[in-house]
Amino acid sequence: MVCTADDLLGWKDFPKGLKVLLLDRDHDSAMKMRSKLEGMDYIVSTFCDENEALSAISNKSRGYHVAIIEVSTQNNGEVFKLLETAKDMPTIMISNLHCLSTMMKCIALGAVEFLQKPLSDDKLRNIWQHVVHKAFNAGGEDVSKSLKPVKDSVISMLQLQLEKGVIDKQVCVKEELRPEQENNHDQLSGSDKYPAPSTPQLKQGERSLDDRDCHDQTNFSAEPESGDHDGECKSVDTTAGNSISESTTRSSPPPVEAVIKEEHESTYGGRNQKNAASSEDKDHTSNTTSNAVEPNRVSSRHDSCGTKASKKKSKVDWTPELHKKFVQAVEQLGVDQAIPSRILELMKVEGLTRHNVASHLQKYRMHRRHILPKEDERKWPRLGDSAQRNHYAQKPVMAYPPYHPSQTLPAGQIYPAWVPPGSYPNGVHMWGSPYYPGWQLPAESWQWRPYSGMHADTWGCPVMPPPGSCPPFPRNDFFHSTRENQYRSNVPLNSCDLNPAEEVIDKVVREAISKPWLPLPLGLKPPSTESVLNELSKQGISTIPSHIKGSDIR
DNA sequence: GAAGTAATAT
DNA sequence: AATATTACTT
Repeated sequence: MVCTADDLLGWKDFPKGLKVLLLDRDHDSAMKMRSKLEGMDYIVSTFCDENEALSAISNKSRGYHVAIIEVSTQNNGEVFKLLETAKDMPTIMISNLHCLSTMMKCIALGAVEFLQKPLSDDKLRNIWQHVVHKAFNAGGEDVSKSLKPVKDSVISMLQLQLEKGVIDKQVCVKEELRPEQENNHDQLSGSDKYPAPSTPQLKQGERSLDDRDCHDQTNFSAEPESGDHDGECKSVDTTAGNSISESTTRSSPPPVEAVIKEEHESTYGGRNQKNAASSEDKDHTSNTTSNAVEPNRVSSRHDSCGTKASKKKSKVDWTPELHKKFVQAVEQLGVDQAIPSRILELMKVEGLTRHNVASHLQKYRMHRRHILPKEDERKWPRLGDSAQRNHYAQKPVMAYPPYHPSQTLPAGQIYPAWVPPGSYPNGVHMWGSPYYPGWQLPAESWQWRPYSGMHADTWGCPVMPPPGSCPPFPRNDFFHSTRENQYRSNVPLNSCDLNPAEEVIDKVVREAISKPWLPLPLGLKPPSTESVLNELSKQGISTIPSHIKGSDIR
């Protein structure tokens, strides 16, 4: 044990005095490195023979902090052995080889880095980083004895800074030294749980801090009724707080404010360590500084960073409420009449521009277009594919029933609970899974009637019962090929068939069959031409007049 | 110029 | 990933 507590106290210039074991068969390069390292105040023990180095390492009394080991074709066997012995110690491999498998093996055996010779001064100077890294990330308590003092000294350094109030950017070191919890690196070396820093890039003491993360939420507030709805450069409402309190006292439905937030760059903290072997020029210094603080809705509108920073483009946060308004407007207008400007009017949301709406509408439509055809495929599975049908029968798609006035739910209950994007663990979010699309539920479904005032488009917009509940209706495969057989024989499609709604279905289907000229009730799809032809041919009708053939069969 | 769409940028 | 922007067309 080399480093005592006393040593620690004297360890002022941290990297200074770190003990380096250097193994290089090439005597010249060994000497060069040695002198360089010594010029950097490292204490260097040089070896040209693996066995000597091995015994030096095994002899713990020497207490090396870091090793630099040269690998060549001649010595790699011994080197691997060395690596295993020196697991506790951060070991930097250097080599003239460009052999990927060797690199891989070294890294796998716990080497922190594999660098090509000759090493630059920077790389040499920064080898201490591996020591610190290892000291902090050795995976718990098994910090080797020689590294423990390093850890302690770093901790004390940091504490010192905190106490002195020297909380400047350098203190971020502490943050960055803390292992990120999500970072589960399956490095083969059991002890090296976290990626080692790469020496090259980091100059000592230099941390680039991303100061740009001043993400103030700007609440736009503009008169939607006044003149230009498109105002790209809306004036920023600095009285958002007031208007909120006002709005609560106002009697008429006040225009809602759109939460518009400023875009802040996302810095990727993710690291890939796949190419650890070729770590030569890896950048591990990527600043993970701008950990996006959760958006603060509550109008922190002052431009803390820059006067006209608010001029920056802002994004509309399509909160569930806002989206609901949007959907309501769309439904109210009718899908085919829903154009951005009208939607905008109906929404009465301050700060929202037509462009915002248009963009959202575009997405909305795309969503419908992409999702619904898939629904259709499910709805109209191929004949004889009963397994598939049963599968889908478990996930019925049915209109929100307009048939039970007593059951009319407030809109808030119709919508499945919405959790902000990102809150869903599995990535499901507002736009919904095909089965529980948050916004396929018409906001004003109570206005819908089965036969009148219904937009054709609504056919394609099936609605989901709240998750977990038994759907009011079985899947509507009624028109599918043998629909009548199914219907007559009353074969239950799923466990929810014994539903009080059954007689309603009964009625609806009967009407749909008997009055084919009427629009189909919500949730019922017209049969595909194919299935109709199929059914007809089953009934012995194989010749279809061409004028029918060509036209849409309803 | 509004609207729709697709591609692309942020 | 969500939203904005842009370019193009209708």
